[in-house]
Amino acid sequence: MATTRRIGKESSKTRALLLDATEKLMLEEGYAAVSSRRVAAVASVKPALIHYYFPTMDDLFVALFRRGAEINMGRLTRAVAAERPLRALWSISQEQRGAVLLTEFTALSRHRPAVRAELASYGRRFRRLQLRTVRNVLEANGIDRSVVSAESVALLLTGLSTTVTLEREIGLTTGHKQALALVERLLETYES
Amino acid sequence: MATTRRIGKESSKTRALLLDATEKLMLEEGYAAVSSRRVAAVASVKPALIHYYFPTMDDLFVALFRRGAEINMGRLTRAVAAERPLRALWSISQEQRGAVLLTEFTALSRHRPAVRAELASYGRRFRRLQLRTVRNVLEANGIDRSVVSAESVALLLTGLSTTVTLEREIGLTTGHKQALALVERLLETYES
DNA sequence: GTCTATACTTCGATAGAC
DNA sequence: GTCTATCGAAGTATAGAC
Repeated sequence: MATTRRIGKESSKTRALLLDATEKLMLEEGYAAVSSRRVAAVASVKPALIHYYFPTMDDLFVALFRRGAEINMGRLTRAVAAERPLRALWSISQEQRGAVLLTEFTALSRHRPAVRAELASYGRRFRRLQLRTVRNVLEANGIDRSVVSAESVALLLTGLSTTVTLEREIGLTTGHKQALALVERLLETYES
Repeated sequence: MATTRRIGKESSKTRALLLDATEKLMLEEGYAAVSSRRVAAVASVKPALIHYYFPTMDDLFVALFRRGAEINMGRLTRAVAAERPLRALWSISQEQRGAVLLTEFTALSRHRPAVRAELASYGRRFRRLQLRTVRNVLEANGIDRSVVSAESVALLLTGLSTTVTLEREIGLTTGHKQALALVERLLETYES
């Protein structure tokens, strides 16, 4: 029989606090700054407590990603149910915070298979929602998919928003104004 | 007077070998796998030698990035001088290896200012070259920049290629075929 | 130019007291 | 649920022999 180590409940308030601390570290210093000791320091608890809630660091990262993914999918689902779904999606994807976190997790996933699996799963869910939204807009405007497919539009939008946010993060903004204006114009035209 | 520690020459064969080892580690396991001990192990030397050539880990990362940036700018410059410049640029930006490395350095740059500076500098140089190339194609086809700006095209292309390569890396390929086909079609039309 | 040896720090993780 | 105490591994970096 395997050793039955105690693990903190998912509903715990402290657990949420530890996830907050981890997120803060990732945002401000990157995933490499996340260690049980540093998370403990930020959350004002002792390092051992991290391992009580998250036996391994993998567990911590996966839990943080899941929490964010659920929150985001919720926001997205509500957003596409509102007035201008595509614009809402675009607006959310423009948020610096989310884009930065996503890059951190992408990099992290390269040496943490558990994270990679979560990332792929979330990616698929997001893409499905995004495709449905784009398709609706194209159909409403009578745009034939042989001219431009919903898939192309979806990937172009995702690509542009991540590129713009990441470049902005390092102080590189050449051409951003023009590209963002283009999307703005298209949104105005096809989803006014 | 500051301590004068010895540093290996830039022309050294061993130095190049250490950079190769570092690159290999970054590609296969991500930047977090890069430590003086692991680089030494991959290169079959002792850890202390890493610090002989690269006093700090920052020096190592910056040197690796610079070497890659120079090689890439050289390739790009030659590419746009050839027959179908835009297609050549697109083809290079599709390379998995380069895209993955670039993401690693982007993530790294979040807690290594020295890397961030290099990244921004390379980004500016790349964008300039890319913009010049796109402008030429648009002009050759008599496309007015008020319809679609070179800046927008450049950012859309960059965004799409990085998104497609990164998603592919985690096994997510929904819509890729369609989006890549679109670019293919446009390239065929405007730069045959 | 490359090594041995070593100092010091930080890491993940566990046992067990409270 | 949170802590103290502690292990062993791995990190960066340096001094100095060869």
